[in-house]
Amino acid sequence: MLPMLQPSSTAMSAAACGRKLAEMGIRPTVPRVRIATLLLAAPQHLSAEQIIASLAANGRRVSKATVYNTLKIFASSGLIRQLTIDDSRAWYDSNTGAHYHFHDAESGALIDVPVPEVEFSRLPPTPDGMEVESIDLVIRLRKKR
Amino acid sequence: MLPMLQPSSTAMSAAACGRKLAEMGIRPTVPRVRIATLLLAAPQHLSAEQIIASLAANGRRVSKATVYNTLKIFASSGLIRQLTIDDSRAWYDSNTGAHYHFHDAESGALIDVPVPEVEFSRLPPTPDGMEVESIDLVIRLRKKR
DNA sequence: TTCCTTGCAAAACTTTTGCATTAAA
DNA sequence: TTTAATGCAAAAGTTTTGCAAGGAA
Repeated sequence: MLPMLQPSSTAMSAAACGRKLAEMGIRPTVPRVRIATLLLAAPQHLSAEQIIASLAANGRRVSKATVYNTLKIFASSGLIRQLTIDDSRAWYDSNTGAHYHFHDAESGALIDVPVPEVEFSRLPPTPDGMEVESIDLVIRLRKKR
Repeated sequence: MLPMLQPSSTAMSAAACGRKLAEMGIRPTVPRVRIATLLLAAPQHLSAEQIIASLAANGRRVSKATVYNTLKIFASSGLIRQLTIDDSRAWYDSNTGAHYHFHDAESGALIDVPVPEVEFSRLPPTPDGMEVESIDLVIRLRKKR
């Protein structure tokens, strides 16, 4: 039996993306597979408009409404993560593993910070009846003067 | 000489707000003093629309354009802080001291976390040529099941 | 067939802007 | 008097929605 080759990073073929969508209970339609294939090609941060433009540029046009709706579906199923970084637009992160972010407002750069590089030695008591869903840490950067 | 009475909390009279604006190099016009007086009445989180509504309800109507423009001026001068909590709208925090936040998306509740309740024992190396401007920490909560 | 999804256009929201008018210094 | 700020309405940018048409099961 031949060994199963694993894709090197998160990159996935369209077929593999389709399978993954099905696994997650999301019907793998053509537009959805296109969007998933683009997003899951690498760990990255993309906005809805970037996705629309990038697909169109590759002759894989998907309507604006479908892109927005699909991103919401993907995010609520956990396939991707929606980030709140600035108030201009939503960003979608294909890296769903726990991690934090550096953000440079001037250039717009958004850089991952791996979990092991941050350590909390103290966190506040969670309010009664609540539990922590996630911890969002954004380290805002500016050019050193 | 009579002792100078300090306001108990952050609460400030309209007159004191006007003086504070002037100190910060912001011309204390009527609309600006109204907005500042509302915001600085207590440490709180308010959206532009809440401010417009609250002022209007008290017979102190200020136009939408002026409220939005004024909030930007206040935030960039450091009188208040603009928060990025969710992608629905901007929140303005009259507490400019360092602190973090709990957020419950379901109820919309936004609760301050004082600095001493969070301790980082490790932070990532700042990228070359950059410096840390601020650290935004949002602990997202949900109802315990 | 039946249900779900797509695409289009229009609507909904938040925020910004142009410009004539008004207020502050 | 001179400059800056206000208010209105319109515009801009992002995201959502209604609905007819198309596709999957």
